[in-house]
Amino acid sequence: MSEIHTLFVSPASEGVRERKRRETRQRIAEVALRLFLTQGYDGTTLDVIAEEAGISRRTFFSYFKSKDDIILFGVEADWASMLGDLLKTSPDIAPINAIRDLMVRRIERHTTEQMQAIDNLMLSSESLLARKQSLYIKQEQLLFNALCEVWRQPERRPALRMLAMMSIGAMRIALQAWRESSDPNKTVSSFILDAFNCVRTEL
Amino acid sequence: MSEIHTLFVSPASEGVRERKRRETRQRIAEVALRLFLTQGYDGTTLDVIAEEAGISRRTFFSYFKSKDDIILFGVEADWASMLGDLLKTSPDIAPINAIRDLMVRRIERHTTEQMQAIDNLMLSSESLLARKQSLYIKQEQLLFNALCEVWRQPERRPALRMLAMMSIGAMRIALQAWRESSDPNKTVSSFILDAFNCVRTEL
DNA sequence: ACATTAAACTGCACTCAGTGCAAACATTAA
DNA sequence: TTAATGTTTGCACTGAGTGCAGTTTAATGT
Repeated sequence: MSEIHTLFVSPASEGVRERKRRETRQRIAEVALRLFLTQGYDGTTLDVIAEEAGISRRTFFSYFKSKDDIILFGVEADWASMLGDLLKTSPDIAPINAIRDLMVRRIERHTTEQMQAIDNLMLSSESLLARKQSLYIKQEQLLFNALCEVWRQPERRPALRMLAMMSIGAMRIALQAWRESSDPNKTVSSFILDAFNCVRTEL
Repeated sequence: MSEIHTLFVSPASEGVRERKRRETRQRIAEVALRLFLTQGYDGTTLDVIAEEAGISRRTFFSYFKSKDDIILFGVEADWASMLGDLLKTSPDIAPINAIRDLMVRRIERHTTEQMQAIDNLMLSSESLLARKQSLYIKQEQLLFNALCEVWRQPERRPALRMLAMMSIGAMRIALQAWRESSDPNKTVSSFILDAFNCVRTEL
């Protein structure tokens, strides 16, 4: 369930301060996600989250800078780990294929129930949806930076910029197509492959 | 200045009710934009906007459903008019070229001062930025629908879906490149053409 | 073991966006 | 003029987010 949110790995050695902080953060995220899924996003107030997590409402804001952040933080960390993998890629591979394969592998790390739950959550609130889409732009920028690290020729930069945009877009479209698909046997991965194939078709 | 916001055209015949409503809406938009540009977006409260527009704070919400909406409404209407032009396009033209040319023409209808002012405004507030990026997704969807109206073969739909995404993305990247460009002689249009050319390069 | 320092937690009072409701008001059509 | 309908308003409320000042708690030096 909250595998995607289990991102607060403990370093080799840490003091009580660090440990407590990490634990509290984790607890807030878990509690909040549970409440969001049962009571809905807008139906869950920060007061309740704070209470359930055993902290004061004011303290919440020293862990997350806003309510949206509770959810976005997890997605962001997950994305960062994918970019870490990208940096290990050989520059001999065509960048579009490298990204496509990484995305498929990333998607397959999560169960569909997880993804649908988070996805429905995003759809349930206007402001959360807006933030999520704002995050796409941020991911696109980070992806572009990572691409430039691997394929370093300056003359490729404009193409890499567009590639970053198309990759995020393809992922977005694939997820949407999968969500709206009536066929439960089709995997998310297959939708991603379809989307990437479209890039090469005649426009 | 507010050319982009002058979207409340009066129909041939209208009663007092319609006219007043249109005028009030227009007045709110003008007043708000002026205040945003001088005091900043976050620095302008709805109380002040309402006061300056000569209405009560409560009434504001019967004209715009949120503070963001004041700005987004104008952009949305502008986009809708571009889609209207797209529907008149011949299906013999390659869709990617049709969109590219329409976008260039659309951009050239606005002065760069206008665009930069609105752009900076968007950048100045977190939530406004998020909504703007949310709007991109909406525009993409509307563009896709319009494309399907013109190029009706069902087998082209997946490609058109990707094309809609790439077009909005190209526009976004072009505007960003232009904003960050040090060369004041380069036009927005030239950045758009560059972006569209990248679609055909080897990825 | 004790005192010092710095980080983290808390309550309180505040601002601002946004909503529901019911009363007052204006426009339209009969 | 009257009845129906649409618009404006004030009021009281919720909920997110912030600034501040005081307290608690962990880390560090002696």
